[in-house]
Amino acid sequence: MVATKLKTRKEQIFEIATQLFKERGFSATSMRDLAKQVGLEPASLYSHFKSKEEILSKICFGIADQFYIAIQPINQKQLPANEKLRQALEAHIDVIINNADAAAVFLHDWKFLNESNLEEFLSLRKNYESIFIELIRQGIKEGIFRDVNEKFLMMNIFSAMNWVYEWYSPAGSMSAEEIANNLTNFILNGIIKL
Amino acid sequence: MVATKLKTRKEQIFEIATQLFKERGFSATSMRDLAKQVGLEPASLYSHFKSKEEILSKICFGIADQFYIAIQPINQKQLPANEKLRQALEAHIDVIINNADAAAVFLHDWKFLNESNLEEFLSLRKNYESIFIELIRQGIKEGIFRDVNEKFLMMNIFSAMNWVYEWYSPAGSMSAEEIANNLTNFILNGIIKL
DNA sequence: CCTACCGATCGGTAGG
DNA sequence: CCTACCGATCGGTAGG
Repeated sequence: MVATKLKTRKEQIFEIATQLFKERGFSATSMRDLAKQVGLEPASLYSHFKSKEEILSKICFGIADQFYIAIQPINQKQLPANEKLRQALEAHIDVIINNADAAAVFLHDWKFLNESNLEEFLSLRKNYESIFIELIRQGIKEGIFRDVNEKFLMMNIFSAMNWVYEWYSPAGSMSAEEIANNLTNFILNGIIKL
Repeated sequence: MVATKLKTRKEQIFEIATQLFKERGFSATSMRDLAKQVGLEPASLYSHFKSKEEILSKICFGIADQFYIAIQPINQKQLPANEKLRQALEAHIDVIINNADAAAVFLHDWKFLNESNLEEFLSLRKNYESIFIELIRQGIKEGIFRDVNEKFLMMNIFSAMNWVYEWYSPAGSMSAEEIANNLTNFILNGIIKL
């Protein structure tokens, strides 16, 4: 077990907000709901966050950052495309599993970001996806992957990965490692040329 | 092209509600938004639907019905498990593609159903999923599928299918048939024993 | 971090 | 299908 870290009030609010947004959705969660769960008066939340949307944006960009941090060292390695993709998939799944609530919010509620945050978010996402598209393209060129539209394959891959938070449970019968490993196999088998 | 069907006002409201729920989410869509898009006063909506939740439940159970109607004849055939599963996957994907908006609402907003509807919904879903689990179990027994936890495989399969509505577009470069066919291959390759 | 409060908007109803 | 309206709740601010 990891040593329990003392949490600031701000961190407490952030964590509980993440849970509530995941469970009920961003727009169905009120600042009053959140305040009640934290044990504060609603107005007190605004000493820590300037708006409900600010909490959402911290969640979304926090996950985006983690995805980037996880993939960069992998992408710089000298490896065949399928091995690189395997590592990239495992890294992506790890981020989701280790931040299940935040990942769910990232995936479903980004559309409630305000205009400028939304723009940045979509740009980051497109950039991240293009890393995977490039890996797929290389794999096809090397004759390892099936020759299917690479954007289609990229979407398939993310589809398969992005629901992990729905059914991963620390108490479940499969460990995080097993899940990452099995799911990566599932995906790679799906695109490898037979 | 199919002959354009004359739509009742009720059908118009239903269709526009489905679009709005898909775009903005159920709880972020107000009856006033809906009325405006339809071209009515908000109160007039209540001549056609007794509540906002009733519209949601019609969307969710409508899609549930279609999934059941599509799978029943397939499930009764005498076929090897992998062929049966192939047909089941294609049928499921067809329903999603042909009802992209409603399918998105079904997948994301079912949690806003009221208590008794929610109970029925979850029961139907569990039942439907168990058909797939049984097919997978048979495939494993016949030695066709990889011997992995069948619930895990079922979740993988639905994960891979249930985002189709996100990126399927009638104007896109792949037809509905191509998508259903390719995605089914992707999934089957993922679970077939190599 | 709280009390007190704002204007806006919500789902829905009465009555025609 | 509309006018008129209800009580409840929303995100957020002023001021301490």
